[in-house]
Amino acid sequence: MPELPEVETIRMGLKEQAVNLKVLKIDIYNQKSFQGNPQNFFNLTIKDIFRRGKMLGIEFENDRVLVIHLKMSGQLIFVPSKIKKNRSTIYNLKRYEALFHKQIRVIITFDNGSKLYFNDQRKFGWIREFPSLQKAIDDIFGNLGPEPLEDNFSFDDFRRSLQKRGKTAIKVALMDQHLIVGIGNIYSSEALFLARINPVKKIEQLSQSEIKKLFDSMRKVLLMGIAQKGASRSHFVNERGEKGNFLNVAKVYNREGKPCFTCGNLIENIILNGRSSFYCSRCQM
DNA sequence: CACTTGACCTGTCCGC
DNA sequence: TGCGGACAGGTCAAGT
Repeated sequence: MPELPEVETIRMGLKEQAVNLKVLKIDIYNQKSFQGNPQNFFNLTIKDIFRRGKMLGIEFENDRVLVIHLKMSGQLIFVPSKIKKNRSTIYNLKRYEALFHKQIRVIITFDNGSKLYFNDQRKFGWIREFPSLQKAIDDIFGNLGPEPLEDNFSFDDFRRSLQKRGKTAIKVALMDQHLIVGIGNIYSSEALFLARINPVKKIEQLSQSEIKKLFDSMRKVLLMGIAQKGASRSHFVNERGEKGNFLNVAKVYNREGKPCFTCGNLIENIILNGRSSFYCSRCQM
């Protein structure tokens, strides 16, 4: 499911609720979903929740780390020990477990009775243990591109990143996590629409001003995604089980055959790198 | 080097 | 109602 805005939405919500909780046990219902030794986390307290690209990290007091990748259908749902009744929140644990039992892969139970559920219909996602943050950086974070929303990420960084791949279609490059992290199929389409750039255009064909426009558009749609609490096409929910609203404001994604909001032309869908790519052929040249 | 395809999985939706 | 195929916020590896 999730791209940067979805993972960031979960990170913020989880950070509020899970920091300082102590692990009582970790139950694993699908072996491939948890890579590591669950015993190693007994009695450890959560120190921080962080994000790197589309991955989420849980940092414990002894510096041990759990890294989580939700891939296409992963969900992380936090159910507090004492739950206020709220229509949009999952408040009945038994009902919740009955409803989602087929998709629950891992449950982390904390010593105050609250639980963190890792659900994953397609089983592509994973939770992986690292003895330290440094080890996670060495093994999986190190060869990722820069964070597009960091203050120190400049237009020059962006331009240099892209120019390594002149022959590549811009949409494919935007989604390449080695060049820049966090952008997937939804936000790449939206950023290119805002920048009025055709998704198949090669990087070497882009003008300086187009790259600048794309730099701004990319950050704008990611921030919009966070403001809308993510995009929920099918699976995405935040840590409280609530859907995001980004697709209500999306301009092209999943709008094939519908009129472009700018020019009225019908939105088209082409397959690029095996992925649906939505765009307006009149606005995006 | 750049692009395509298949693999990993389960579930839903649509047309016949 | 059933059956088959297409498709789904991601990423790898292998083949062309």
